[in-house]
Amino acid sequence: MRSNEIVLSVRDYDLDATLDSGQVFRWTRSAGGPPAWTGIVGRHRVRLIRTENGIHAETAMPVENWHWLREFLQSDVDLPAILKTFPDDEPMRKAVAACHGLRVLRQDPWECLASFILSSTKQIVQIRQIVAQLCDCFGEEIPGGPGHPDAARYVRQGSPTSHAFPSARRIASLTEAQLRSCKMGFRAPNLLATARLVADGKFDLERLHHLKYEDALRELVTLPGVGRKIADCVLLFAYGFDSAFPVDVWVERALQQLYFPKRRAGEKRLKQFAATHFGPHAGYAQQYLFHYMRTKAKNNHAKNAKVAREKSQTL
DNA sequence: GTCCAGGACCTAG
DNA sequence: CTAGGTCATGGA
Repeated sequence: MRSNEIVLSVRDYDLDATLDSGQVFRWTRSAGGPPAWTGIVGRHRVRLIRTENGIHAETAMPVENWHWLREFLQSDVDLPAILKTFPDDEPMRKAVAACHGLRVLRQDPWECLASFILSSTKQIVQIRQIVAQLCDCFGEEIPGGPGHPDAARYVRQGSPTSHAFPSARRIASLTEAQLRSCKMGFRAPNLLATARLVADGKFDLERLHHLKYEDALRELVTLPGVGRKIADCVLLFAYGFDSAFPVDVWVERALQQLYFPKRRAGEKRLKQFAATHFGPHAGYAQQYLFHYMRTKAKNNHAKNAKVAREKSQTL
């Protein structure tokens, strides 16, 4: 039965934490009104609202089968069972307590790969800007976007974009200058070269689904602009390899401060620790550490700003 | 103006 | 194996 809305029953699911934890870069929270998230999954434009017993989803165009959304949100995953596999230590307890309901999504491999090629040494806000420009300039218009009769409510909600993520074939057809116009800088040649390999069939993203983690990793890092960290992000966020443990500057800081507070642990030591300490769902643990560190830093900034304001008031 | 950002890659020690 | 420079761009 075709419908343009559905309620997915879920527990322990924090949409805010999940959609704003640096896994995905195209989701926006509506300003004012009930907290709603608008984004694009494949060629579906969808609005999500957390309700008491689940997630209410609404699309502009009627949908026959909602599997794509369950898959993306991983709404059938038993989160408590995963949390039980985390090491029972102080840092993980704090991270879990601070990020209740944080999930790991399951993204389209190409969109995830391309997005993270664009992510290197960029703040998340900037990654969002680059990806938005890339999609608005070169992505296909999605039915139900602004311009479509049913889209009025989405436009009113301030949804930002109406384009699908551009395919590898589309990006492969562009010039480096066109890509650089999206402000991606030195990442442009990497994205272009990788897009060409994928578009030409010289690199098969689908095949990775059938490989073991180590083999899929070895394949991914052969792509230009893809090193260990970005490969692990793609393996975790798009292929569901829960043992992938991406180490960026935030996670490295987390490991350093939380687990080796005394003396600086060598990079080799940290890698060894990360690979063995966090269990079969290490990728989830990593995402909790990452979001925990980021929200803690954000809170500190806000607190410091407040203290500064009060001080300047009293003087 | 300075520092830094979900790095990759190349070179030298 | 580790350290350092380079790449582009803009937020804080």
